[in-house]
Amino acid sequence: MTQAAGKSKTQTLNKRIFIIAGPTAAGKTSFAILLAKALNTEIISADSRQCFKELSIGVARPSEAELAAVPHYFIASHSVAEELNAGYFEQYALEKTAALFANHDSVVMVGGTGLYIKAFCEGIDPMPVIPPEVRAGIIEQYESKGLIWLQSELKHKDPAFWAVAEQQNPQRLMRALEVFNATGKSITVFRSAQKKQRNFEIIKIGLELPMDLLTQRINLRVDQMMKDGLPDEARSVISFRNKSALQTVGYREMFDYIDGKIALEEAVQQIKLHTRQYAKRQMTWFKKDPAFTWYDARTVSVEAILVP
RNA sequence: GGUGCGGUAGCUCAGUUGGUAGAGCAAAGGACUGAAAAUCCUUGUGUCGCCGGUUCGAUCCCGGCCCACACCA
Repeated sequence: MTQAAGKSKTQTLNKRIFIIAGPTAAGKTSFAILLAKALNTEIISADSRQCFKELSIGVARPSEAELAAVPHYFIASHSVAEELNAGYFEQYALEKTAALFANHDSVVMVGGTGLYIKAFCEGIDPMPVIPPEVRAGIIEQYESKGLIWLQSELKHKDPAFWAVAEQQNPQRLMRALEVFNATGKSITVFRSAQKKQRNFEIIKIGLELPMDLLTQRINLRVDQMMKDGLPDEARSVISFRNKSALQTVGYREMFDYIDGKIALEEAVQQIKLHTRQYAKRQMTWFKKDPAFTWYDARTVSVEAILVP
């Protein structure tokens, strides 16, 4: 293992990772399991919400049977109390991949979080660690002083970033400001946008469905989540509602319902709507990447992918 | 039957002291290197309920009618 770097190029290139991506509710989970079984390998999830052990129903975590059929990683592996991100995922998935390649020629990655998949495939620039109190202070000031304050801070402190910034996007502005406040340097100096080379082959597979069908599947799935007890699951994590893990379709609407802001039926309708909008954003992201080969989720087969 | 309040974008509504109208949400498209199931950007011609009247000009004023809601009978 430790001598892996010394092995020949052809040897390392024999290792392959199949990435199954696409919009939520398209059927990625079950197909990934079929593929992993055919390849006699295991699965790394690339889903920024299914990784939380406290979230199951609302994030459509694979069933116990599915998880038992093939070992999964990054599923129910972390706590909502943690703040994870794409950089963390890159590191985590790379380590898991390396470990699995010791015993397998192929690995399957499946998930709908485009940024995580990108970080894994291309790398994401190392960024300085920001002390939590710096971030907390910025969020607090933004909440009390508003966007205008954030904008003027950056305009003055980090004009290089400001010139290329999404100037109306508070999340991006706060990130840039926290980097500046913590390091005294512009976030732009940390961003190289250099794609990293990986010593394994990446095969990107997109699963898609016609939008009307996808909408039907989303609606059915949300109805099933309600039957499975989503309101209770939301109640069980409501104390973490300020964590980014809980900035999630299905939970925010349930919190509004629990708060008495909206009726249950309205919450359900909103979850369906917001999930549809999320699926649309996922399609926009993945379709932009020309490396994906797209398959109709109704007709894909393991054979179609393994013997093209 | 009477009184009141309404009828404006797919929905909820704002507005025009008379010069043919705009927000939020939805929809469509897009961006996105540490919150990414997040966040942000772009796109708004609609017989301004119907029919008349006044006016150079009405969605806005006047009259009638239709519809909805509330209250009184």
